[in-house]
Amino acid sequence: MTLKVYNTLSGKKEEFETIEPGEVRMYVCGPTVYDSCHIGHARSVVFFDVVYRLLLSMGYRVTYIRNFTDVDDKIIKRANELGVTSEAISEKYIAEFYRDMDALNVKRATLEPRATHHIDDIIGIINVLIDKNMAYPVDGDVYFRVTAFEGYGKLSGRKLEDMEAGARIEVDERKENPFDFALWKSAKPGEPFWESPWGQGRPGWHIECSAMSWQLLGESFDIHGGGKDLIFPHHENEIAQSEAAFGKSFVRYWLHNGFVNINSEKMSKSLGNTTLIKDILDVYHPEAVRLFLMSNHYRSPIDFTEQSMKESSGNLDKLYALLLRVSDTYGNLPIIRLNSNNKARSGPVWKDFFAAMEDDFNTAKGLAVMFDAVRKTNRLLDDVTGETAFETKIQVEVLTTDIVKIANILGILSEIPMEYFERKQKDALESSAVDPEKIQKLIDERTAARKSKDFASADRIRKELEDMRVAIEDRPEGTIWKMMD
RNA sequence: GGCGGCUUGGCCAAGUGGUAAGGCGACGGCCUGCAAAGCCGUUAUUCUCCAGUUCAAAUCUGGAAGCCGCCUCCA
Repeated sequence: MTLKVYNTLSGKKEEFETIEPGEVRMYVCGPTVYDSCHIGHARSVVFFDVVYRLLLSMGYRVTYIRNFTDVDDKIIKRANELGVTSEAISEKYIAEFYRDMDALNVKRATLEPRATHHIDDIIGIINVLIDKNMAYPVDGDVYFRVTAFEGYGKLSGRKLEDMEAGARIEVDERKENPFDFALWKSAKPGEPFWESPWGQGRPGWHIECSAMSWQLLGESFDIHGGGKDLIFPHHENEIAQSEAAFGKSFVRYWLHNGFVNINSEKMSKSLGNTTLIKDILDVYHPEAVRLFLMSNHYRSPIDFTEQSMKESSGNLDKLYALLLRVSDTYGNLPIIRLNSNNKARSGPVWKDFFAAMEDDFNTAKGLAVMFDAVRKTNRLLDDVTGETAFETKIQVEVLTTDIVKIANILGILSEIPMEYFERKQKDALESSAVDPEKIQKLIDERTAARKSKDFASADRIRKELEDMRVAIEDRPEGTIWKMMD
């Protein structure tokens, strides 16, 4: 069993081998904190969260870095518009990022550095690059000399010559080459700045990641990730800076996730269809969002629609309903949860799931394995008889342990099933203005009618409840109800 | 103009040489007073099209069509 990952650098799936045995060093580009996070951020952050969880489950010691870009033109622009400091903007959106991602059950990274806390490291790298003649200062700016770095374009598969042909890039006369990019930008009036050998200014966008990864992970590390859009120019430029500065291979495996479309359309500010995480979480359970994000391969585009979210919500219900059913039947869910953390106790379902995940994080296939197991477990529970009870219990426990273990990797099923359904009901009630006491009264009436075999009345009451969007289920232990979606 | 990707049933989606996972939906059945939930069965002789390689292709090769992304801030 070996993990295989698709490496953007080679364009192939490769066997995953760490630089240091048993240890993974991973850096993922975090957000530029100038606005609220949207579902696209969620995809990237949740995907790498799953990668992180999987690596941990494989027994690796993982150092996971996810940065915040807290100095940038867009932040400055926003701050000026609102008449506040850049810092105020970045603090606000960092806080929002945590609120959104915590809600989505995303684990914190090992370290979550900010660009502004690493200005000295940034200046240090720029100095090295200038000394090596890979960069040049002009009027307080410093540019990277792309033609001096032989491998420029190797990540994105471009050649400088090809790009120049169709380039629509502003010509800056001070640059030696139009593709030279800023390592340091001189401060204009009203902009935040730091002192540097080239005067007051601030770092360019790409250099911070080279500086922080160097400081926190070293000159070479295992995984670098981010959205597909970062391949060029951001990651291409990071490679150029880091490899030029340190003369070593920068990153072994480059992982890039695909985009989220909204109703088959590219999500963009100009189309006005930017879908924010916080707005989605007003309507859908965070774990339903995770389930949705896992429903296709991370490198493919995924389409956010009401239908797909409803499906994911329904699937989440199905999973929690199974857990509830198991604990109602056996009352041993805490034991199962405990076992699910024990590596030695994994069954065949976990092995199938893991095999899918090992193949470049095939979560869609992994989900299929899990839903197969759900069906198997329900089938067993349907067929419980006195004779088979003990044997069934063991089989159910093995299956459920695997399901919970899988859920731990996907970052779902973190709630107590009973509480999940209670909260769901409470939320639905709040948005529907239906009186729960009235519901209970009607259910009691119906139960009485059923007892006296007055099924006409019973059905009439059920219809009445349905009109209130209340669905009922008659169970051996009594009638339960829930709000319809 | 340059680079890259995608096209699998009503919908979503796995599957990279050995005869089409899974989810949603629909239909039939079990269960139920009737339902719901759960379970069982049916739902792609076929994988955009054409040609080729092969004993064998959704999977490899060549070509065509359609869709999309990146090349500018962007997860």
